[in-house]
Amino acid sequence: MPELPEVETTRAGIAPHIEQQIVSKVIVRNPQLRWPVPADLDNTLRDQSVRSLKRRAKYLLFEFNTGTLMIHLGMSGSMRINPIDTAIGPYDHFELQFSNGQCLRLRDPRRFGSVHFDTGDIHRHPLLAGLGPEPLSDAFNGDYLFRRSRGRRQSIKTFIMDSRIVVGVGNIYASEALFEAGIAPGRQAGKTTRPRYDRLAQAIKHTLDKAIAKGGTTLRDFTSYEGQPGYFRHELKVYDRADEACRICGDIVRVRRLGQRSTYYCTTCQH
DNA sequence: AGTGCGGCCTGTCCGC
DNA sequence: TGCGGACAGGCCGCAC
Repeated sequence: MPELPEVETTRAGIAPHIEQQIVSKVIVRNPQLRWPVPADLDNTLRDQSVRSLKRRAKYLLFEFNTGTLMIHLGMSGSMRINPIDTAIGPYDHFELQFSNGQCLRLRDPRRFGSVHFDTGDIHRHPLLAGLGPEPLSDAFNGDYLFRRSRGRRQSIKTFIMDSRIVVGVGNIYASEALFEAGIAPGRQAGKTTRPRYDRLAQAIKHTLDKAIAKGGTTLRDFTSYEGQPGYFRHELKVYDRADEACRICGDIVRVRRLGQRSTYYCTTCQH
């Protein structure tokens, strides 16, 4: 489910509800997520206040005085703020309860998400240490993509979806950004020119910015912290539009598999 | 070293 | 109506 815009929408939505709030209880209903949820989180976090909620890549980082709680939403995860007595759903695996009577719940049907706690420098965590730059940062630009792509034979779409190259570009926004940049997704990354990478870097930033402004993309079940869907779905130019008319040229939107992922594109608008 | 693939899970949809 | 298979917004870990 969530790509960077959905995670950022989640972060911005829940941050005001939990920052400076004091944890009164931690409940792990099902510890079997992608990795086992740490067993002693209630002891670790009880009576601690959330200093801030940040994001790195698609990880949410809850900063406490004693360490960082790190949560990934996987494919189907979402978070909600509710009163503590709100009915529990079958996929509500994890929650933080706060002394103000509210709680933060992680719902994740497929359980590809994960919950971690680390007392050290979180950016040195094994899952974060090797990640590429944030796509919305100045470190990410056409020059960077051009340099990193030299010698690579893979398609440009799988290249920009590699989190060691750049984080946060998932299957929806990879297709959308390549469309906006006018670049065919199957083009070889290592043979793509510098001007094309300039366009692509800008298109990635622009696409992600627009999606964040719309609250992300809801295809099936993504909802914000208050249960609202994201409205960027209506802005999608190619993703999930196979056999429909290209919004620019009217040609038919195609779909193919690249790196085991459905890839949508227009052969007239993209080369 | 770069690349491709299997697998982790559950739900949904489609064709037979 | 039931059932098998494909597919779904992610991504680690392992082969080659």
